[in-house]
Amino acid sequence: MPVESARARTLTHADPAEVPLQVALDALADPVRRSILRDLAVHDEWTRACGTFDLPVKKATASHHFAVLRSAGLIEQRDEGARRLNRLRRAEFDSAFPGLLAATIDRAD
Amino acid sequence: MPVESARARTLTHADPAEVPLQVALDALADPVRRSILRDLAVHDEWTRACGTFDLPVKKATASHHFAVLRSAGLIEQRDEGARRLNRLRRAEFDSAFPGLLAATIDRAD
DNA sequence: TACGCTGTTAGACAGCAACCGAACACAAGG
DNA sequence: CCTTGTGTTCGGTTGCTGTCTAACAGCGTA
Repeated sequence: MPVESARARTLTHADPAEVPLQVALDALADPVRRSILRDLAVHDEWTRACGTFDLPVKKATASHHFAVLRSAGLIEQRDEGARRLNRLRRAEFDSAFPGLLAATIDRAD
Repeated sequence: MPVESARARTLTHADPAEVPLQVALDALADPVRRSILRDLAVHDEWTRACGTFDLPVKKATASHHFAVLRSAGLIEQRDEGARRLNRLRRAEFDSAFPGLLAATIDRAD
């Protein structure tokens, strides 16, 4: 059976259906986070590791943003070796907040 | 011709089409402001003065929130005597940010 | 075991936005 | 003119969040 790595064990994901609207909006109201989401939206799932995003902040700050997106139910993360791959939870999030994601990222800032 | 009152002359409205997404999201990300918008959404236009909203903040703060909504292109205001009446700019805002308003206020927090 | 790479955590700091009381501005009506 | 009602502006406080550096933790590999 697949053995869960030590890092993966501390990775907690929020269920989009349980996320308060306030949390979702706060997550979407930051330009760096929207940039991450747009990036994920145009690439295949599980192809982008955290470090591969071109962001205007240091990696500690980026790590913080990924954590916010995770606890808002917007992304899912999975470890592959030392890298942490990302996936946009489009269907799940859409089902909890119909139209919100599209209205937010299908558009320039 | 209709003479504009002294107060009305200082009332500036933002064109929703010119509003940056960041400004729109910041405006929608506050619970007090969403409460105002939901209230406007279920009442006839120009029927609600600022003071008629049941808000958990003092009037100075409420005044601030109305100003934010105005500069985000979400509401229009018009003076009627000493009172300032409000209208939700649903069509204009929807045209600039399709689906965003509905996704935000057609739902409990 | 040692190294390099990726990402997280801890601690500190700065800026901003929500909030309030007080003072002010304007309108309506006695 | 004075009073009352409505809303705005000003100054100040406070709490939160985005940011950074530094240190740390896992993972893969030589």
